[in-house]
Amino acid sequence: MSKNRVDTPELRTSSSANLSVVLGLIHEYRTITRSELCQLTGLTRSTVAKLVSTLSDMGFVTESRSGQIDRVGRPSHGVEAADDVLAISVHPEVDYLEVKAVAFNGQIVHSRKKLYPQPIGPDQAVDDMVEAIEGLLQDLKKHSLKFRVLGAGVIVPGQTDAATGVVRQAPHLQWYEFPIKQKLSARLPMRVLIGNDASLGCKAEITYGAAKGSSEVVYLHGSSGIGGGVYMGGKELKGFGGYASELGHVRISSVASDDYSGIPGTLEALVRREDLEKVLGLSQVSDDVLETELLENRTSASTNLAKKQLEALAVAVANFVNIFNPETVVLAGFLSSLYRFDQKYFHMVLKKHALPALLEGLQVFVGELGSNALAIGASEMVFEDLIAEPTKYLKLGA
Amino acid sequence: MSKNRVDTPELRTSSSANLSVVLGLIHEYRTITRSELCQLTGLTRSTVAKLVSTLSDMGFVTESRSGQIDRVGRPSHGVEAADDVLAISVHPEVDYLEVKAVAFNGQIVHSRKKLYPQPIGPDQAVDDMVEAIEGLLQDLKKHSLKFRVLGAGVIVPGQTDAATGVVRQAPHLQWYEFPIKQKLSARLPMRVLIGNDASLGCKAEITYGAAKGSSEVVYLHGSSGIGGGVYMGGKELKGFGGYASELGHVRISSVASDDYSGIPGTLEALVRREDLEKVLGLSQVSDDVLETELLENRTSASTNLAKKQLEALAVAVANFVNIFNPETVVLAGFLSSLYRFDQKYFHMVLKKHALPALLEGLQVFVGELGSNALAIGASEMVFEDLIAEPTKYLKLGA
DNA sequence: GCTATTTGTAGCGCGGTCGAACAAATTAGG
DNA sequence: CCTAATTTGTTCGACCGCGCTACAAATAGC
Repeated sequence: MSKNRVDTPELRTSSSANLSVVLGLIHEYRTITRSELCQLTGLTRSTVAKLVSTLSDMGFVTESRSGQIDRVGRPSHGVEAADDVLAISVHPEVDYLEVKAVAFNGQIVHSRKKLYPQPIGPDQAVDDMVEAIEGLLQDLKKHSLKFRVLGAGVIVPGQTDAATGVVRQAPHLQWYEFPIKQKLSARLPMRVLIGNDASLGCKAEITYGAAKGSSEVVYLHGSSGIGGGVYMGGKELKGFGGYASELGHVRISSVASDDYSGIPGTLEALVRREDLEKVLGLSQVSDDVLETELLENRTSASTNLAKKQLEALAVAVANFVNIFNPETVVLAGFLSSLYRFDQKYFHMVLKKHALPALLEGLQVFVGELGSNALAIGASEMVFEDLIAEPTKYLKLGA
Repeated sequence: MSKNRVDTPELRTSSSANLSVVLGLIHEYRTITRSELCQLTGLTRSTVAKLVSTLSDMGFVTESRSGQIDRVGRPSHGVEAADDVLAISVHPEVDYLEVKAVAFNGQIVHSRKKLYPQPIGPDQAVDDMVEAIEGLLQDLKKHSLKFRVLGAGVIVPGQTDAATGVVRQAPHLQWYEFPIKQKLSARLPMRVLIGNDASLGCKAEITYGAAKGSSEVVYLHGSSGIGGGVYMGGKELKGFGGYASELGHVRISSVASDDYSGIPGTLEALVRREDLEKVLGLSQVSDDVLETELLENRTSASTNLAKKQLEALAVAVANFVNIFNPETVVLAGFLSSLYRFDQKYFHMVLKKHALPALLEGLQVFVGELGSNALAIGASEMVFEDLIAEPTKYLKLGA
């Protein structure tokens, strides 16, 4: 306890914080010139040159001789995020397991999917994850010349403790108190990080999607339940234990119907995908089919239900506006279909329940990233770790 | 636009971030030894010595020869936050204006209060503020030898845009779109900052009160309305326009009664101080009187109402728990009386509506700081600015 | 008084960044 | 096609915050 490092204050002594800033910008822009880096960071040309060459030596970025050549003057060198530095996204769901390899430049390189006729337990899921990732890497070795895997990001549809890597509860998977990070990292030659699915979806929409560049974002994803993700000041809202942003379980009504956690009158209890399916005469259909049916086969019964759900959604969003004053609200999953059903009505209800000053500048979007959103979010989790401490990942290769 | 500084990335080139860290710790602990600073920051003795002497030269801290002397070894020098570096808190309310001088070590040095028989407009309020502050400084000059005033923090009971310094709307004061920062700083030889009353109360409780040291805090203050403040990750939740944490306007019920902003079923519409006063046969009494009457003269009518309000409060808090996963919830103003009325019932309802994982480690407190809370919060606003950039305040004196 | 312990102090070195001077690569214009 | 203007890359020297080491100083325990 004598040589312990500080944790309370923000900063200590910087071993080049600017290296992280530059790496982060290169990752964000995917390709950028050195002079643009100078403008964005305020650093001098000499400093940027040194930092970029350091990152290039580390293998995280590549330099090309020509950037854009439309201006007078010597053209600036282009800098690109490496395409052979990979993160693996791991997505266990009720009826499948999907792993994807995502490059540092945002490209999805390769993927594998295994279908499950029936749900499986967490321990067997870990077996399958290891097998799938090893298979994925085998495939890559056949095709690609060289690559490095930095880590794996596991997408958990439930409450996760990211710090310890424990899945607290994932009701749909029927997993409870499962130390997945520990189990996985013991069997894989890479770092393992875990995150909540909605939070990762939010992260992805901020990085490459509908909320790109926004730093105050509320994200709602509807599938079997309703998950939420919040970013404030550019940072994820984590809370004390790391379980924050359970936006589906916010009570907005005094009606009696419960959500799957037994709480009455919540968003999740009032806005239910299966109720929509039922009124449309559907069962277990994809989001696309649901949206088409909802928008094109409007019956009085379906319209009634959709409007009722839309109103509840708008009231909930109004609450989040009053609470967070976000710049961007992103509706994903079947919530985007609901929103498309009657945007005007949504905004009317929203306007009625939110304070005027907090509605200023608010933008409501539907999720842009489809099936790749979660994979990008999961890879982002790994890459953010890389960006924060590039030196930590020096010795990793494959 | 060529020599513009960066604003998007977090850091650029540090002009001693550690100076801020050390100054912040000295302010937080009020008195601390150099060796403790070493342990807390991880910096070496030589570095701490240099930083402290820099701060001492600046006049923000003073060094004493003896710290604690209970251990073996050479005693470490004590470092204290200066008692002659001041911030002025300015608190305009419906029926009074109060200004207080708060020292960098947290002590309230002096105060002045002016009563208003009837509400006044913002322009006349500015006149009174200038007069009151000048009078306050005159008083101080008579008594004290020497002091420096860094800035004034204005406590606004309404929506504020801290960045531009505009009061967007303060319904109780009947002020709307008033650029108070601009008007005040034109007439005062000091920086002027403004903030929302509930957010400042929250800040104060974190600095010296019930939520001391906690970095995930939800604060609710009940007076005529219900205001909220949120700190996450040790930082204030600001939102896009700076209007976040309007927690009183969160809808939790589908009943029809409106709050003062015309939104039905909100916390503020359901938990009303004046309803409590009415059922107790009181009118315009102080918080203390209200609490005494509420707790000691329990009738069936008052119990019914209090329980109804308590339930609404608990549901709202449960929502905030699900949203924020806070470590600490602080109830202030008449909400603390309501909480004391039946804590068990509150926690029962809370438990029913919040997710189990998010309740782990949660602490619910009543506000500790009485009338000085807001003044401390306002001064803290100024001192945080000082701590972030100590060099900015070098040339200021009085 | 002597020792062990802890802290203050002074000097040196390292690393990250800036700044200035010069070279290089492009566009614009004749 | 050649020149001027412009913008960037490159190199080198300097500064500064910070760590490290050695030594002095101040305490408790014996």
